[in-house]
Amino acid sequence: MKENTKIEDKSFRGLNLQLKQWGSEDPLQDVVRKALQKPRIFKDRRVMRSDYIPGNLPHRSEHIRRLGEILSPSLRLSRASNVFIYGKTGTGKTAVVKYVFNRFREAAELEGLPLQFTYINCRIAGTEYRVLAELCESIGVKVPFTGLSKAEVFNRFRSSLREKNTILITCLDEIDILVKNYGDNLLYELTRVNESFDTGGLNIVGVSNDLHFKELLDPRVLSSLSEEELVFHPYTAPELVDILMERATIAFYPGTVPEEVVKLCAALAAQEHGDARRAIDLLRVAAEIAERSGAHIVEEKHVRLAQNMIERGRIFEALSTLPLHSKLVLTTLYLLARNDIHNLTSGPLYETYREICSLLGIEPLSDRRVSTLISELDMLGVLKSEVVSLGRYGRTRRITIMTPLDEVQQVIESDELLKSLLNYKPIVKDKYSL
DNA sequence: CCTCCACAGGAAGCGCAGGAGT
DNA sequence: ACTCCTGCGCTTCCTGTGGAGG
Repeated sequence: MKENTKIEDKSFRGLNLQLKQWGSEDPLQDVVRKALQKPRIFKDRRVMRSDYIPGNLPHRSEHIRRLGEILSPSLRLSRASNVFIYGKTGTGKTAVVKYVFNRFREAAELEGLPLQFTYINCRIAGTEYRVLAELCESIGVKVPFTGLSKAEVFNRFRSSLREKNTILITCLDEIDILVKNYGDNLLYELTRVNESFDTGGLNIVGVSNDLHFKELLDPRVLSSLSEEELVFHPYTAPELVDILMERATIAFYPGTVPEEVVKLCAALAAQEHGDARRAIDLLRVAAEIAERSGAHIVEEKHVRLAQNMIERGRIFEALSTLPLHSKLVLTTLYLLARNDIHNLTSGPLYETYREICSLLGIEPLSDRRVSTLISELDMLGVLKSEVVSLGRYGRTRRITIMTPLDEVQQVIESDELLKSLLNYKPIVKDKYSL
């Protein structure tokens, strides 16, 4: 026994033997070798990530200054105005707010001021309750995940804010989503928190992607929430070039990313309403593709590939994370479309959906529920549904799949359960032709 | 002009999960 | 142990409706 292990040990230690053992058939050899190689393009990958906050925000210094001015009374411990910030995605709203918060936080710590800053994304928080819970946690109040009434959480928040006698400056990002789903009650209550305070209190920086969001607000909420307003316009292509250049010089080795590649990324992103995040993603993915293929320089073709990949990746990601029954509806739609059944109305869709469910041994949802799922898929842009009247033949929705079929197929193939449906041919009773 | 189809989509409410307070 | 809370996914019930065909 002992001798045996010794021999094995030896053979493992022997470098030549080991190499022979794996030989050229080692499937990971190439991957390992490449991964161990010094990166030729990326110097600092973090800089190209979406959560990175640069030390310098090109073309936003005016916004930074304005926001700083508006919030500056807080540094003298008097309450600043609430601010409302509008602008489309990727226009630098979040970056500016976080940047200003960071600088103010440093200043407050240095001076020992009772100032606190918190950033809450309402879309990620999801519900009024969780927004409140995060507010509580930001001032060190532990709140259970569920179980308390909203009023109770709110009271805890208010009383401990008073107790601690601090000023809490909070950024509510994507605030429009909260209001669309739950109304403006929470905002109303939050704007009134200060009424019972002598010192300290709550300061709100509301951020919205939706420019028409204001119309949803009660005038009282609107007036106290948007004492000040900031509008972020989309970046132009030259501005995007500056932003990309700034990051590229930190993120990449010199000479690996030519200027025309940066310009291409900027131009492509500028076409889609000047979204800086997309421009940065595009450049990052292009560089990753270039590096993986062993190139020393990022080229235009890498950008084109990256654009394609990002687009496909987004669709795949969106579709493959759908809940089961939404996927079933999508699969139904796919199977019908593949068998040349277009101009589909809800009736036959419900019917085929139920058939598919019984094939898989799944209890189908009610038509009413499926109707809501269809609306959700419509909002996601996966399909288009349009209410039409067919006179004598009733009122229904005409449903068209908008996602390319091969991409839907990929999603179905990647799903263990749905995969088995790919060979199924649905039969639709042609009660009357459309 | 009236009827009536085949649904759309609003409202209400149910059961469950996951918790708090008493 | 019991009551109460909210969010979530869902069903049931219901009212509303544009326009082809009678």
